[in-house]
Amino acid sequence: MQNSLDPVTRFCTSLAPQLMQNDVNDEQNVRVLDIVGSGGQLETEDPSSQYGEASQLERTEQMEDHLNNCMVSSQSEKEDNKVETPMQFNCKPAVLNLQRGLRRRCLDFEMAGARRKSLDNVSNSSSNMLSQSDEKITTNDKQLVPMKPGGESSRCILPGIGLHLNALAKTSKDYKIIKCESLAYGRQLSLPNSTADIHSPTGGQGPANEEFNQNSPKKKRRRFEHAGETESCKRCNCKKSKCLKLYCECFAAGVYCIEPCSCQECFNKPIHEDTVLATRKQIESRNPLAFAPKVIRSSDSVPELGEESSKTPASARHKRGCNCKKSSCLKKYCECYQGGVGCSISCRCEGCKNAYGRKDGSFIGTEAELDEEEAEACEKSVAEKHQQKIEIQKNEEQRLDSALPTTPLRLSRQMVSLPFSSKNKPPRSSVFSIGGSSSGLYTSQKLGKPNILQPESKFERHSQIVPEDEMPEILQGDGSPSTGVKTASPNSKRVCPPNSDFGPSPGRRTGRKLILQSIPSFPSLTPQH
DNA sequence: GAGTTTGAAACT
DNA sequence: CAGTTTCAAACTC
Repeated sequence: MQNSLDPVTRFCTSLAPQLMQNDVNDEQNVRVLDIVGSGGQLETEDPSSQYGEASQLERTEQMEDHLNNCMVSSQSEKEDNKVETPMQFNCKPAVLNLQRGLRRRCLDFEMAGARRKSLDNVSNSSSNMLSQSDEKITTNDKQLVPMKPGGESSRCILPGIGLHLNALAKTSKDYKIIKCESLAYGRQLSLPNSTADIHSPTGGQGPANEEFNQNSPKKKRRRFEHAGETESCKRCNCKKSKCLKLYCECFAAGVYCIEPCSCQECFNKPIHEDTVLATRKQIESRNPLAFAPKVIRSSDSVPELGEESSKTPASARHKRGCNCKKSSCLKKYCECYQGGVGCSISCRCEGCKNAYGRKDGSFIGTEAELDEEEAEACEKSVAEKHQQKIEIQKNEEQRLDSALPTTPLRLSRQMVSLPFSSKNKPPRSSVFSIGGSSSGLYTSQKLGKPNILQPESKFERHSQIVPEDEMPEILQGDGSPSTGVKTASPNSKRVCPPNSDFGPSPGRRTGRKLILQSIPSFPSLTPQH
């Protein structure tokens, strides 16, 4: 695997510096913006990043310059759209699917939200600048490669409730990373995981363009699917929702629809930012967690935090639980199954045979019992199927873990542990402040100015400083320990869901720690004063 | 590729 | 809050 990625990595590493050094041409500026705006992360496939911290700082400054230049000179949103390269579209990041959703979301919505906030809050001068750049970024964002959660459709987990990820973006590294992801796109693993997918905004084609440009939505869609050899490239195919409802995978994932989408009358585009934001808000007002990843990892690890955390088993679960009646939770109709997690007590499914973990964790005199053998067989086949994926992902994760020390995204992922079930509505205040939604962005922006370049140690430090008790209630533990442990339940033959990227381990404690850590990861590009 | 099934989301 | 409708993905043929 790694070998196959090497070329990509090489390309990325060689390209990033170039782009950063050439600001002269608009197109390049745009590119840089795109990348930056895409919520790029600090993570790199190659842990031994190309630049030292010092050089990173320099580069970051350069990036900021780029942003400033763009704000002043780049006016062509339309052109921006054209910037996208085939590579960007066709390639899927082999590795970072999980985080893409977050990234995009931050850029598209959170940033936008931030911008708004800043507008509202005129008093904050620094925010103004940010807002401007944000806007640009948002616009450019559309060009990013569309990525779908690998998992979901193979979605890979999307961990986070879209928080602050935006903050990460503006570093040279980001650029590199994004590029890498794009290149690797096709390799994306199809892991059932997160919901948040990662799609990247499309280039700014207006809805009209989108429809007309696509020779055949279906064809296009298939093409992308094929490209990834998985469903990872899949995009939405909405016809009536205008991509402004949660029916739309893109919208639900917090990303704009992009060219590969086969949607009709799509409003989920940067050009309709206001509409999107308004709709989003409305939906969030109804359900604060609407845009939170559906699959939540109750425990994850942040590599940098400690070894133990990295060994944590990934116990994930669906935030709200499924309600399957006929699929026995053995098909992708089941969100739990689709997300690669076992069903939990919060599920209301009937005849659960979820291969990742059954609702009751054991066959207790229910239909399941009768079909035990059948279920077993199913599990076996399913498990085998996923086993490969899991292994692949594991490898990837391991690689990342070592390579990517705490990336904000990763951190944010950890935050995903949402404790409450759908029936128990989380305190809104908590939810909003924490993340998950566009509002999260505001928060992050405000918090922010954490410097992305800050050494990991800083994150650690910060996390340590924050007492667990301060953690918002909703984030504290998963409210239901049982659910959190669910995947590890006696019956669940698979203790580690496919998504679990980290080894087995007791999770609760680590999960909480992770959450704390994520707080610091809202670094923003704004200069610290 | 068209049609069916399924369950989440939205609506009443 | 329960029941119904709408919707788009997943699935089947």
